[in-house]
Amino acid sequence: MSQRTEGAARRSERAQAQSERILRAAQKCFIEHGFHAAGMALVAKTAGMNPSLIYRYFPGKSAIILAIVERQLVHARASIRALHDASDFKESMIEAFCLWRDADPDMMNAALFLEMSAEASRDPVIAAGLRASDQAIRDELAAWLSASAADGGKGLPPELARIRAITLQTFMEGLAIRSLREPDIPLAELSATVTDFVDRLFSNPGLGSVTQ
Amino acid sequence: MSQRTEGAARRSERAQAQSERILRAAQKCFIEHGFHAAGMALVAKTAGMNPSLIYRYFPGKSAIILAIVERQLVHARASIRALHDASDFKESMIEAFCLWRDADPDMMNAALFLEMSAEASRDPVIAAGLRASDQAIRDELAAWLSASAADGGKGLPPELARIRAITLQTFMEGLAIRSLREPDIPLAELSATVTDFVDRLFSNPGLGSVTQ
Amino acid sequence: MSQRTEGAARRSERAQAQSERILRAAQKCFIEHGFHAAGMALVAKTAGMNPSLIYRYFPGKSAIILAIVERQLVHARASIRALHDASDFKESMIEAFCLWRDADPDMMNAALFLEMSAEASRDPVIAAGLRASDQAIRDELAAWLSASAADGGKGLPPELARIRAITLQTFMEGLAIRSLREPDIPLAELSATVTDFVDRLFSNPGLGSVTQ
Amino acid sequence: MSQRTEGAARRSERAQAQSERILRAAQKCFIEHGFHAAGMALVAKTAGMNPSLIYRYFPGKSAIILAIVERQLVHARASIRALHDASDFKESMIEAFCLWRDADPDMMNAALFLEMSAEASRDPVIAAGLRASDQAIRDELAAWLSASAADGGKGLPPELARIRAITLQTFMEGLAIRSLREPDIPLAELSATVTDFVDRLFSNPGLGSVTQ
DNA sequence: AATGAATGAGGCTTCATTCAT
DNA sequence: GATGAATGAAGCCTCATTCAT
Repeated sequence: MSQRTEGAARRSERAQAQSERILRAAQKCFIEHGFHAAGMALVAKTAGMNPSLIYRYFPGKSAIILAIVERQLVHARASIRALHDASDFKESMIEAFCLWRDADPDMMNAALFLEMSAEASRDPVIAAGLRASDQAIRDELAAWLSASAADGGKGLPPELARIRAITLQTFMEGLAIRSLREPDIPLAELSATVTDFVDRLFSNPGLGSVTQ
Repeated sequence: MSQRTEGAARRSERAQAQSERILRAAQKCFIEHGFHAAGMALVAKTAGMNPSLIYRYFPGKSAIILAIVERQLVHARASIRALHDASDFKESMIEAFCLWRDADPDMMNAALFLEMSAEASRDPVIAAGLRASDQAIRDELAAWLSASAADGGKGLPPELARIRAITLQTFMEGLAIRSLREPDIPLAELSATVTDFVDRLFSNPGLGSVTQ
Repeated sequence: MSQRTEGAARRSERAQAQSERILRAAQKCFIEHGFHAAGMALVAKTAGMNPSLIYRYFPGKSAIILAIVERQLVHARASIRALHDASDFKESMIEAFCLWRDADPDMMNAALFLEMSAEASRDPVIAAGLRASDQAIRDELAAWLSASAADGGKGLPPELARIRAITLQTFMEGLAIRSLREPDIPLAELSATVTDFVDRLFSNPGLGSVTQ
Repeated sequence: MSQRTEGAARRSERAQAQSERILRAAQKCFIEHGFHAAGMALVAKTAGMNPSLIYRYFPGKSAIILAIVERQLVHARASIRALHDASDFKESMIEAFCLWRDADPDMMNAALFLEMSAEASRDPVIAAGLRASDQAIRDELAAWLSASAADGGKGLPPELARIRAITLQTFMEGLAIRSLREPDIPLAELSATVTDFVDRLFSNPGLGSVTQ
């Protein structure tokens, strides 16, 4: 590796580290104040750097918003994957709610998720990103649902699998809203709800009972 | 009616008409740009009036936001009521989705709904309003689910009714998000999803075990 | 008196009453908030009338300020006259301080007095008014000081009387400032100060001791 | 001095210079228009800078007003100190009057002094500042008056010294008002007044009885 | 790479005033 | 004589961004 290349690499490393610092700070601020109410000055202070410096790594605020959105999509996908990798499906969904609620400022976050979704109706770039991500998630979910039980799937016929994937997605997104509007709902009640929902969705009437 | 009284009545009429004009304009702007990104100047221009005039009818921007939020809550309640007044439950839910999506700028609106929900995690006044409304909706829903079939209800035992009310609420809110992130989803697919979901939720098998 | 004239007279009466109402309200507001910080709306509300109505009686805010200034000048002259009509000169001066301080919203008022004086350095109309009033006061004061004791005066030679009039005026105006900056000064201390001041000013060294 | 330190020092210098520029401009504007009538835009233009820039150096308008007030208090204290450091007391008081009148836009200013005093009856922060400053001035004055003649003092007994300090303060403040209301008073007349006043105040006859 | 200084557009709101009735 | 509606200018202040170093 030539010195020059090495230098470039090192610079690139640093650049990425800085970008990360900025994004983490931005995410925290956006969660706490919303995209528009959080100012660049606050983001910079949260990241422990000078506002001007941010412009070395991002062309502007909306670029940061976009990056945050993409980050969230990655998290979302990971969270879905965790869902069907889990041994206990129901518990895993309840955990998902807790994840929504407890706002690890570096993970998926419900407030951010909602604001992103609302923004999709205004910014076509964001809309496209979300749509793509949603499709990917749904495909993954459907694949899992239609896979044979031997492969860790639920053995649903493909068409139904697709439908159920939508149902699952919709319900989980609904949980995001619940986590914001009712942050102090008793976990027992929520747990009962999820259990009932999953039971009904994957039980007897012929189509393969999958509970547990 | 004395002249004075008539005058007062007319004044009141006008005041209410103006307030309405402002709220409609504000709602439009908030849908298109979000609570914080929409400025008072834009709202005024949309309402076709001078910005200062708005302050004769509202003490400030946040009062307008609050009024819009409350309006939405009223619509939400109405929409739920329509749900269980309908002869066909499934179709009614699909219509609800269309309502979410088609954004009559004077009715319930998905983007607004999401932004409200996100804002609840920051503004305690809004949070309280949403919580109260949600509780009312849920009670109404549960009452309906636990009413006897003769009374147009679903005859569920009260505990289960409550759980299912949460499920329904969550799912419908999830539909709001779907309507924003996938506004062009084929209606057939959505229809199949809702049908499946409702069938599963309200089919015979022992009424479903409320585990845990 | 013809009907017409009588009507005019009655109208004029009413007009004057309204003007008075406005001026009293304005004075109260100006004392509490200052000339510029008190708005026409507040004045109107204080007067119990509609803001627009004020413009029937005054061409604008500055006209009201001017009227208030003139009112104050009348009060000032009255207050000075009270000074040398009083049997006990010292006590009368102490009372003057209390008058400054206790802000009868319809009499002379220290805050107003200062604001007027400051305004004189900006508005030539006000400046002229104040100067004229000050001259009149001083002439009156000097006349009293140079009048023979038989006439209730102090019997000072005219030149000295003029000088002493300035001194008195200056000292009393100083009291206005003290009353604002030290509203809770012990009355005993103030009393001692005034007594000493008057004693020194009108005592032995030949020029006619006048104390008490 | 390291580069960093040097940088910091230079920055600090600049910051202070800018603050000074703002304060000088603000003082000029406040003198010319009053605290409330002078807008930030005018201050900025007078200082030759962008209005927003002011907020890098002051958190808001009232902070500037406060800074100006404190500045004036410092000047006031200096002016009093000059009074009793002077060899000729009377002349020094006359000079003080000229100082009041001639409005060096960077020194003590009568209009500002009055407006400050009036504002004290409304803003408790300003009130506290003025009271503290007045007390300090009075203590200093009293100390001087009660010091022995050998120490350059007037040798008054402490109690009387305190009373006379109030008298002097009051009279000098009265001069401030005179300087505004009668800026073109003949200096001879004023000089005679001050001379007479001082002579009377500090002439022999038994030191004056402190009645009551 | 990083900083503090600077800017101009725009944020929300209040003002004194005029208009129509 | 009196009112509520309406207006445009101006109020203070914050924002995202760029500049010079």
